[in-house]
Amino acid sequence: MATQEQNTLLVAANKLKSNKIKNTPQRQVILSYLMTSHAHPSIEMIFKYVRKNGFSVSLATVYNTLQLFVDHNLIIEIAADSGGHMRYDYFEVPHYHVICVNCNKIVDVFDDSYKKNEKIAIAKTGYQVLNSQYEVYGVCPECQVKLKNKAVRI
Amino acid sequence: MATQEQNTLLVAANKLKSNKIKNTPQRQVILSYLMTSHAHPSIEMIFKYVRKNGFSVSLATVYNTLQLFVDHNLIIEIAADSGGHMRYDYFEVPHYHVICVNCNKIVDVFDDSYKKNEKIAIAKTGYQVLNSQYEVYGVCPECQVKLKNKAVRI
DNA sequence: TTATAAATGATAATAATTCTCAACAACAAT
DNA sequence: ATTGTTGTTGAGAATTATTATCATTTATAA
Ligand SMILES: [Mn+2]
Ligand SMILES: [Mn+2]
Ligand SMILES: [Zn+2]
Ligand SMILES: [Zn+2]
Repeated sequence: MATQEQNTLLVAANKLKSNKIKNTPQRQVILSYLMTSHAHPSIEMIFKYVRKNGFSVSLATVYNTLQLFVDHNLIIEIAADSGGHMRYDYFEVPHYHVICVNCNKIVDVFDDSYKKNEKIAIAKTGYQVLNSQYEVYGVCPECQVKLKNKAVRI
Repeated sequence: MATQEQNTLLVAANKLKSNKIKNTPQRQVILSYLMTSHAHPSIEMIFKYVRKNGFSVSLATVYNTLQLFVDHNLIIEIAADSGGHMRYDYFEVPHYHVICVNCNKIVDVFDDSYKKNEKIAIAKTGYQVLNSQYEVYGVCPECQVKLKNKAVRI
């Protein structure tokens, strides 16, 4: 419904303001999409989403906006192995990603215990740590079935 | 010295054989480079290394070979954020990477405790897990000094 | 309001990656 | 060792992804 959409745009606008990022329609809608979607969308998906929702946008603006959000640590880039496309994800609550190497589906796991390794990294390297990411690669339950049912070579 | 180089090539050749990968000069030298280097090299670095060492090679072969090794879980791809280039690393002994967002230096941390999260991922998602990677982003000690000594805006 | 600095977007330019296919090489079977 | 089969290599073309350009528009603060 329309009020719901208005509300997510408002939430995004406030998030922009609190990060001292100039508010534009394109940034609002891209951020609200990333905040509410579970799709971990690619550049192309984001571009299409924005236009589908009645906003004007160019690919250049999508690239610029996502880089801006990454620089502000609002979102993360995920290298989803095969296909080679980057995927994007709002990253307020720490979590990690389980990625199907067959269909590229990305599933969230909300367990921040992997973050403990940051402390070890600091102790061992002297780096000033900004953030960290954990990715697990495997085969999703659906693809396990699909692959099992494939005929084998005789 | 020459015998040492011969030896690493031999080790690589045996690794290819045990993975049922057809042995070619290009594959041998690329794998031996990844096995011995700590540079986490990019495609371009690998391409130059192979030619510098007297082997003929094309970029297409470097791309093909690295993809083959990734598919066999011999090496991993690391998305080194800025610059956008993929980096490659022999991955027999589990470890993770601490990456400087300023100079792109990649440091190994040989601590496999991050691997424990694979079990949680399996339990929560039902994925059949093949491998996992952990990356920490931050500023290396050298860049911390460089950035501190920069004049600030008044 | 108005001024100013910044953002947008159409398009061009560049860079990265994949494709094509003829020549070549590995290796298993004889 | 020779041969045949199958898979690999590589030059260059084609494609795709990403960044740069810059005139126009817009957000925000004074
Ligand atoms: Mn996520
Ligand atoms: Mn490494
Ligand atoms: Zn799948
Ligand atoms: Zn550094």
